[in-house]
Amino acid sequence: MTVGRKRRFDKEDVLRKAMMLFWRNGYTGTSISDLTSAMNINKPSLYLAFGNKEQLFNQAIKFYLHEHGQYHASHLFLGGLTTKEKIRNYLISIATMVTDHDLPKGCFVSLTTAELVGDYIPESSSHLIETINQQTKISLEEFFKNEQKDSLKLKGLSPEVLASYIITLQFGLAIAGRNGMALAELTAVIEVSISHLNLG
Amino acid sequence: MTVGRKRRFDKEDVLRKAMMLFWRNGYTGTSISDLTSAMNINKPSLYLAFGNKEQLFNQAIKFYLHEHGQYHASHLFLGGLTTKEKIRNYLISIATMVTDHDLPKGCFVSLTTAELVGDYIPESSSHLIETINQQTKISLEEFFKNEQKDSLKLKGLSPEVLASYIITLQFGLAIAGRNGMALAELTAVIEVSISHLNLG
DNA sequence: GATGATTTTTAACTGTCGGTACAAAAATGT
DNA sequence: ACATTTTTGTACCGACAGTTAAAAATCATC
Repeated sequence: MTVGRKRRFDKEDVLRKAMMLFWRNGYTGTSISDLTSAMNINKPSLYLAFGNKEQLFNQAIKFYLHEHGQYHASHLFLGGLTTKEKIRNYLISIATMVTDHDLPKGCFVSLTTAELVGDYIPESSSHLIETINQQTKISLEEFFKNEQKDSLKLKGLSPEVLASYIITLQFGLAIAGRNGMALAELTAVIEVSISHLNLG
Repeated sequence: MTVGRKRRFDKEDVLRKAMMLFWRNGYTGTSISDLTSAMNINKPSLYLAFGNKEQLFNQAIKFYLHEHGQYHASHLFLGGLTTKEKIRNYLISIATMVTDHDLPKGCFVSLTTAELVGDYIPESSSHLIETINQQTKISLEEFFKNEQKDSLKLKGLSPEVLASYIITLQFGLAIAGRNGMALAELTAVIEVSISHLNLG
């Protein structure tokens, strides 16, 4: 066993609260005091457990990724569905999240992408976000490559462009959700967006 | 004429510089000191000329609107073009702006929309942005209503949903531009997005 | 050239920012 | 019981946030 006094808070628990706050208010919009009072710990505990604001932010993003982010992609790899159905499920999954009343509105990664280029986002966080967005695009490209192999019905549209299209839609859904667009409206939008992915 | 000492800076000039900074770094990401040094004026001059940070921000948004924002809509009202061509020109116009190397990346209104809901954006600014987004949607709705009257080719897709679709795309283009997507890529995305607006 | 209106400058104010020093408290190993 | 290790609470640091008071500077007008 490790020696020394024991931490009296659950690390994952307070990290989730930090994620919620960053998600809601962004990097600069969230202060250390905001964080410590939401996490219900003192500053030295925060710094000891998570390093500093920059590192805590990065950990919050990673935590978001496998608690809310990566899940959506699973809809792309369920068998027995058409390409259109898979993409629909993928986008609906995202639209459902960005309008969830129990979560900050929007998609954390997309919102942080909107903060990019600005002068105040730490280098490491910028890099992390860019890597995530790149990875998402690569996954979508792979998806469309496989689908084309199977159905041969999307010719004329390259996997690269289709991937860019879907990721642009994702970004749009995130901001639309933040702007208060309802799930029903987003669902209708998704239906329009994928109607030309018809196989026939 | 007005009596008293004359202002030794051009109000529109320094407002443009303030707009650029807010555009690049957002509301919380921009400090009064950042502003005064970019505008090359002292703080009391700023407060005398523009009120306070909140009011300066609102004026920057309005300035953006008629210097970079409202222009795009003109593409919707040029005669002699198909619905698809008009929408293409509209979206290309936006994509060109959000990738312009001489401007902060992204669309100022969309980026501020991403900041909404957070706790730090002033009430008046939130209200202003929401009004702008509503107005954009209404304009698009009107556009599609007119187009349907003319061509009767978009039935099955209501003007409301089409408007939501286009504005979602706008948001997406803004964030994609901020993420560094090149104009050529965005152009290809636009082509995919509007391919089902075919009149045939 | 004095008067009054307006802007500029300098300097300060209060509050909060991200981050830390230090010692008391609580756990372990010997 | 005692030394060691780790976490906790308090109190503080210098820097900067947004905003303003006071006085000097500049203008049109009497």
